[in-house]
Amino acid sequence: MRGILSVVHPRWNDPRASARGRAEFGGFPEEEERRLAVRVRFAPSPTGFLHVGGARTALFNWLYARRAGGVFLLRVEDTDRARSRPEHTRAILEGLAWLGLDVDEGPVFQADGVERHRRDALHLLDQGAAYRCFCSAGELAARREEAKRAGAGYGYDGRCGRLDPAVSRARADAGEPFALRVRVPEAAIEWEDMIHGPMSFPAGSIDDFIVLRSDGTPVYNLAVVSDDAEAGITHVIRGDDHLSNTPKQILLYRALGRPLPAFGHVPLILGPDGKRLSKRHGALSVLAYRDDGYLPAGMVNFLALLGWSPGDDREVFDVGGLIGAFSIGRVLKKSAVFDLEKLGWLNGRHIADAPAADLAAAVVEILGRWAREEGRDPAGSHPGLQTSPERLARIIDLVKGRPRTLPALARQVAPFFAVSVRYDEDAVKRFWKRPEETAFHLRRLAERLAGEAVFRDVETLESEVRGLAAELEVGAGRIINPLRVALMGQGVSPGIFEVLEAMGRERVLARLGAAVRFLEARVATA
RNA sequence: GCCCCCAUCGUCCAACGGCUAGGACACCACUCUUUCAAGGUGGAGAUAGGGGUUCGAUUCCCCUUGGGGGUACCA
Repeated sequence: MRGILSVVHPRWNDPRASARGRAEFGGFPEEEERRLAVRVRFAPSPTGFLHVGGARTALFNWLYARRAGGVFLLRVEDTDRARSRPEHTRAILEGLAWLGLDVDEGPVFQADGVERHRRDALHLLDQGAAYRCFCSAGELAARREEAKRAGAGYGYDGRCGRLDPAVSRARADAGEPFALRVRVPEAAIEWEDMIHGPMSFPAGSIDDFIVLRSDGTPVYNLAVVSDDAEAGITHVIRGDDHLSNTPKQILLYRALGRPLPAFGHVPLILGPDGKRLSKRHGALSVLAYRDDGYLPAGMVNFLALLGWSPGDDREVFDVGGLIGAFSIGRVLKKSAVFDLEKLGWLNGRHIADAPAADLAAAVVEILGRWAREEGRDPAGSHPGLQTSPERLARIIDLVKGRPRTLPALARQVAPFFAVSVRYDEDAVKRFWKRPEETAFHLRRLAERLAGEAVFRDVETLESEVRGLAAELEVGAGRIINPLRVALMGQGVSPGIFEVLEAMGRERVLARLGAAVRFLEARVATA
């Protein structure tokens, strides 16, 4: 598993970025020095896929690193042996890779550091910052239960901390099991959060907490601090849910004599019901969005705008633009609701902005998949799709302004290559209401268009269609809308004259013929 | 129970303590008499409540309410 993602990507190197970064880095005095060697990390546990909340945390870290020309490190927190799975690690790496969040160092695995964690815990004991606690888990649970019944909250009372050191040692030497607990000083703990500003936990609000279990395994808070210190992390940017871990970790940094990083706690992402995002809310994994046909650029743009804004009205950003505009100081304190509609809109903008060449492969893949799902030959059902890339590019450029997802794009491209189209039910109902009349119109149009040797000039095609409408004394829409259904099989398309031109004479005439036959069959059975 | 965090349109974001609280998504209407899932124009829509401080609070302070996180020999 080690080295799954050892690829080192070229560092982002915009000189402008670091020059502007100086002024916009959040405004804390020590910021100036720190930015010289920014090292941030994303530290997911491999207990599930990369969900959108984690992805955004990763993105903010990554943007911060790229903006500062720093290092983005990935650490997999796999110390929960029961729930950690290698395939989850894989999925997380895949998710990051899809989003384009290239990792500079790692992945490193937290489990590899247990010896160091243990050493650090013992060091704490030596320094007197921690003490042996002989209370068993069962006793603790019983006391907690009792306190709860009495209507009070329970915090560890520190009784083992008051043991005579000699007694403590003697009991340990006698083989009595113990955990290691940190002696929390009677003082408020404060720090300047990059996002929340001044933070303060009053003295007495934190109990003596365990750093090393009686089985010798380290507890999370210690492992994190040990790992972050070891890796030289300068800025810890993580979810809001870690806010109340921070004072404990600050204590550990101090006790261990390691330099304190800056902390920034980004708010959580909520579901549409205002509750913390969960499986009930549908797709959680970023890879599910990939599979639904969202672009990484769209997803990244959307995620970045969840809890952050550049401070002006800009909304559509490419990745480089985000790097240039990002500042941790502008990240909001309040949690944001995931809005699928806006993701769709943004993704549509990115599809419209994408070069056709970048979209082509996805279109080919999707149309091929659809063909296979229907038991057809992928190559045979869309001739030319793969063999004429210039034509495909031209078609994509023609249609890419409307769709919001890749499948929607493929659906617009399909009629230009398909041997035949299937008629969308709603479109038929709406635009082919009068089969007899429509069949007649389309037949007349086919005759007229057959007179054009080649479909080259959009204006000529337009005047043919409008000419027919005038001749038949009907509004142009009476011809155009049914024509759209005949050609596209759907009620949506680019401007119809562009469609005629792009589709070409032969295919247009064939499709008109098919539509006429379809409509006449309807008339006959009606 | 205790500790911490948070609070501007339905949603995402703006607003040195100072113009009629602005933009985007979604919604509605109109428009492009060529569709809409595209574009354009317009509309409706918010400072949670109550106290202060101030000439003046979205902005600063306090309380209430609501939401979230923590309070583990989970991460």
